[in-house]
Amino acid sequence: METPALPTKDRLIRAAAILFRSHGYNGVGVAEILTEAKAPKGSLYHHFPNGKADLAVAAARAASDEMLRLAAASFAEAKSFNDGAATLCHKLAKLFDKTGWDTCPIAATLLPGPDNPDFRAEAQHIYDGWIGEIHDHAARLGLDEAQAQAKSEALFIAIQGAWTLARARCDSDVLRRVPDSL
Amino acid sequence: METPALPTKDRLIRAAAILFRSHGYNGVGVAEILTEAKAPKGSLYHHFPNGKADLAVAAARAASDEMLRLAAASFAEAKSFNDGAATLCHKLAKLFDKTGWDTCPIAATLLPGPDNPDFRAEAQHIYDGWIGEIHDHAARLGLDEAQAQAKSEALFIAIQGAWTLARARCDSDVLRRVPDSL
DNA sequence: GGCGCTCTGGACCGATTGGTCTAGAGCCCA
DNA sequence: TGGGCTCTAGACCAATCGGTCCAGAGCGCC
Repeated sequence: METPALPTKDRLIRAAAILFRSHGYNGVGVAEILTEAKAPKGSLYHHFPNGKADLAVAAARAASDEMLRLAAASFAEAKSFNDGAATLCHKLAKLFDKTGWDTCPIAATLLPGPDNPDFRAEAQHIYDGWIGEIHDHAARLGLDEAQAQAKSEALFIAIQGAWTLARARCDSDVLRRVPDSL
Repeated sequence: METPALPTKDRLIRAAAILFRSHGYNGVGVAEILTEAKAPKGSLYHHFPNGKADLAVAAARAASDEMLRLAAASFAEAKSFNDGAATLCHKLAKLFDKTGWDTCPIAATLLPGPDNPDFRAEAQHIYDGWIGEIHDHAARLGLDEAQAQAKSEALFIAIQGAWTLARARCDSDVLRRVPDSL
């Protein structure tokens, strides 16, 4: 049913991203990923010599790209920062409902993983990329530098926190209400 | 070195709470917990018939109690809601630095675990307990009902989100700056 | 045709997983 | 002293873990 024509490497990344997002890095076995991606073990270790760890980083990057696209789309036609932020929160809430109440893909994939410092560095880099993206939109929409920095970080934090609470509650309402608290 | 006189059951809960908090439910094996707690397997399954899952719930509850005490202590002498919130954030930042940059113990212990609905329900119950605790302080400090509800949830969300970002950055600064964004 | 390459398929590995089971240590109370 | 508890101790289990390895399928190119 799923992506029959996608190349093996992409199928692996996609399957890994979905599974890691909902069960966490340690909650998913390579066998499960291979079954979902309909790929044999040899392919995994051909495309990702370091195995599961490499795959997790690739999956996190793919998830990050998707998130950046979502943010860009939300702010593209926004008249103000708050306007863009509201759109982003609603898009996220929809995604949250559709995917079955998963957590932030980065937090699930990279932070509970091995104490590998590369994982933490990658997670930090991705998060700062998100904040940077929002920051640029804020600046473009008229906020001064200090405001843009504070608002972009605050928005990220609110989304991240609301995501966790929404997951525990299995309810995206809290995500939708994020814009209200500015 | 660690808690030589504590009863076995408490040693197990304490060890589990620490390990789950930093590596997540799936990132810790029962063997590791037993080593840390200096207890044999028989004791674990005597005190917690359902094994790892029971232990995780107990560890999460213990962590929650500690958090509630922290919140109570922060708001006890507070002159205003914002005053209490600031104290709480600083206490959390200190704890965060001391424990080696772990995540929210509940999120780490219960949310990435098995799809067990009990886990989610327990996590939701604990989170709502935290928000309720903060809400009561807010009401006591003069906020009207709507304000108390909005502020307590917003504070929880900000702390939760900042916690995640702080972990990725290995830096508690963002946690300390939470009160600034009200 | 035949070489050389990328990629697939899966058997196989030792280590570790969570969990079961039983023997008995230690203690309380009659 | 001895029966009856609670709790400890760890051997043992099947299942699964992440990872290695190699045979060969398939294809492009000379």
